Amino acid sequence: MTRYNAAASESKWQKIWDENNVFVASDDFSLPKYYVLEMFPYPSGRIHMGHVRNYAQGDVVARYYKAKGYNVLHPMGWDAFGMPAENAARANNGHPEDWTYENIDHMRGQLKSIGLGIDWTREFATCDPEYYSKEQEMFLDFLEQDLVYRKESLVNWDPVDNTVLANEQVIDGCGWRSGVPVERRMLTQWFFRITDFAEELNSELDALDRWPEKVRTMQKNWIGRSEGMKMIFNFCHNDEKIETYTTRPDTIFGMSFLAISADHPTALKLAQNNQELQEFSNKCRSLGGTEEELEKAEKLGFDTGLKVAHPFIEGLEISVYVANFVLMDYGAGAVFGCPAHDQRDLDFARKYGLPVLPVVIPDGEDSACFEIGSKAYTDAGKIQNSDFLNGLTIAKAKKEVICRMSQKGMGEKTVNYRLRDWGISRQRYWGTPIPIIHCKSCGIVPAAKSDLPVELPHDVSFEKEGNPLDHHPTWKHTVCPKCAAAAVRETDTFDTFIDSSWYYARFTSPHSDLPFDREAADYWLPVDQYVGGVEHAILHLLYSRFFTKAMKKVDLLTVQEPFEGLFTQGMVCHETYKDSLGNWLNPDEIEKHAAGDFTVRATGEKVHVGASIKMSKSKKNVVDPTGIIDTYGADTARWFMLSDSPPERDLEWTEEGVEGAWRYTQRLYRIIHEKLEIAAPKGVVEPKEFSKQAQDLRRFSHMSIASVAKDIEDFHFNNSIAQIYKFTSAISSFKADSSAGDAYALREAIEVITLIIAPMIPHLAEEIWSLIGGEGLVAVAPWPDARPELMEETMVTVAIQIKGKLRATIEMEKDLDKEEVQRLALANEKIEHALKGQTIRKIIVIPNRIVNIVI
RNA sequence: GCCUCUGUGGUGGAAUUGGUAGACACGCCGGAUUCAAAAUCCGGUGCUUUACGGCGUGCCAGUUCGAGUCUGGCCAGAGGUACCA
Repeated sequence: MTRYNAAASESKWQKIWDENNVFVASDDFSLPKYYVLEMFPYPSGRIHMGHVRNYAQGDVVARYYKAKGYNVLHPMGWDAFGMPAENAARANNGHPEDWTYENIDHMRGQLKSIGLGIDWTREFATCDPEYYSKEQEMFLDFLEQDLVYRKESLVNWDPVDNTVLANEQVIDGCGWRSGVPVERRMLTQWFFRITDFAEELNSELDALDRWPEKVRTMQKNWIGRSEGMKMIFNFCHNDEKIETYTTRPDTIFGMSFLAISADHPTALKLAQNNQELQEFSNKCRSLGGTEEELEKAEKLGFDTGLKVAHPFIEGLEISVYVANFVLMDYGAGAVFGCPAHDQRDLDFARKYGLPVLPVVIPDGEDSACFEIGSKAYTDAGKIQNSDFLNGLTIAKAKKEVICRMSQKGMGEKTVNYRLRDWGISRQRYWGTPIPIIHCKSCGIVPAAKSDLPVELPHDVSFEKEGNPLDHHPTWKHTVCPKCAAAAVRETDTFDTFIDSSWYYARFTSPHSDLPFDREAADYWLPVDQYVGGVEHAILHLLYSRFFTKAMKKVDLLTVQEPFEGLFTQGMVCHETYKDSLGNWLNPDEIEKHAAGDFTVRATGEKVHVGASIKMSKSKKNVVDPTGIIDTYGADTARWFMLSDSPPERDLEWTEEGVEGAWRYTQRLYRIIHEKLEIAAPKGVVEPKEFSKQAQDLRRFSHMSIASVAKDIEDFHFNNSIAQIYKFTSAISSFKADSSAGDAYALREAIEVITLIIAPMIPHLAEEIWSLIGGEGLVAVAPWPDARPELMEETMVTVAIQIKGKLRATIEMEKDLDKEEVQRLALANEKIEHALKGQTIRKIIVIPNRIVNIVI
């Protein structure tokens, strides 16, 4: 029996693709282009199934568009800076650089064994000085354009990783890597002015219609745009004023207090000679950030004794509190409290016995009886108890208040964002050094571009706690570029998210002396299809969008957005296993029995089978891609990953599924061998006559071309594969007679199936292609044309319903007129029987589909 | 709490966007082949009923000749987010 030897075949074709530079993108910028990119990997040491799935999906797209005639860019690189390298160095007494490059070498080999159509000539790692020097250059450009600044601020300090984290990198009050609660510390840090682009980052999301809705929503929420007004109040007993921010100026007549943050200048000033307030403020600060008990945290306030005047009610004085729920770094750090229509304000007012006056009444409610209990009313309604606002809608009342306050010079309409600037300083070694010099006389001095790269020193020690750059005996000592006096380098390095914020642009011209060639970037960008995990929905994707806008501002490129199309793939999951002691077991250690029970291979002990969850080392439910590729081949792994589960959903890895995929590759190979004997030889002229079955097979071929193409374009690889299975069965069961038409149709089907499986299982496709005498390589062969005239059906199956219930189906010619269809339906034996003695009230005929008889 | 998504056989999932629910695959059952097994091939497989039939897309209503698909309400699960005024 013919058997397909995947191992031999796969390495053979990988070598041939390589030698022929099949996947090297062309620099001819007049060609139509398609840029496919998967999120590049962190070189942790070994690839995992999640990588295989991610890259297999991208590869289908890349190979498909190449077949469709596009100049395809499908590159690969390494997100190579970061803490695991430092931790490994510490643990093994090695060096992060060695560890990283060794991992890259190993993982490159693993990726190549998957048979990805990648342009390896463009490979780079972000820890190459070649790469990060360009990053330093851009930092200096950004600095010049005022997109970077330094300030002392309260930052998130990760006590395990010993570094600062950006707001986005704190999840549930814990570090995104370490998972431990972060602390608040005052530090001087570098920041990118991402908030300068808040408006664009927000509004342009609407145009990204090839992004998942979910990701766009998450970014919108993160950016948190709100429209409101700046409202100024006068203190009663001096000339000073205080600014607040509100989105509900319409509720001004319901105001019963004014609350400021513990860090508000007014609060700080008062606290200087008020011990009690000082203590209260400290309590507020300690609450912030770390504990998730914020949820239950009681609303606490401290009456400052100060009063402000109500802007519209003559003589009304309102107390000013320091409150623990007001944040200094949002809006003005001060708010007016309207308890009836804001839950926090209500909780606060109830605690301190402040008045609660409803000023918005729901339609249909009587304002005399409408009362607020323990829940604030935040929905629509009409304004009441509000003097000149009475009877207005919320929207109109807002306008009116903004207008009156503006006239008085006491406020204006403003827009606020939740988004904060991006803190980028990290107190780590294995990252890009920040190209800045601190000079005693000149202050902060940017490194000269001619001195770039500011390279990391290789001889560092990880024995001491803290940042090795800071401990290094000589590295930080330099001279000031301005005055040539002795000076010290900045020892912080960039947040590694910067490295991944522009790598997609570097791929367009990875050997350029500039960050990238403008012409190349303008040609290739934006990325047409980006593929990666949804866990980057905010961090990486928002930073990259910012970077593109910043790079545009410093005139490095022209595009607005980095990623035109985004696809977020699901995770790879596996069942979990535990022994009787509760220890996790690897799938390798398990034996599966026919009866459906599981035992430990070594001991015969019974195994407890748990839920299928994301593959992770800690749960030991991982399957190593290398083992799978060695046993079954890369095509089998790819085919399994692409079939069944929709790409955006989680995939459950099962042994049965892999074996099913392997059986298919063998079966296809066997069928082709078998059918090739009776198929026409290659290059035969299309005959004039075709039998009915030959026409059917040809219809199948051409419909498959069209539907597989559409499903690939729509990211429905599972549906492509279902169609290919059907097509395979049709070929397999085709019994050709000796006619030229049958032989031709069979030849055509064999060629078509080879071409349309190629994006998914490229090695087997090449093997079959060479077997059937195909020209050149499948990898460079054009996608076949689907001929519409061959796809047309002549017969259709029409469903006959009585009162919406299916009673019969009838085969009939396509496109018969309605009367004829109706006649056929009524003449049907089953229908006649079912209608006996009934009066027909109405007949609905939908051509080529359905007849519904209403009785 | 709020926002988003998901809910279809034993399992993964299809369903031309309102028109034959369960394509395709896994699993299972039966048969062929084999000394036997593996592999392969053929057939069956939503539930229920002896049958005609009845019931079926998380639950309850509604719109419609016709609803997995649309509307309203509810339930469950997943993800995001959290004092943002």
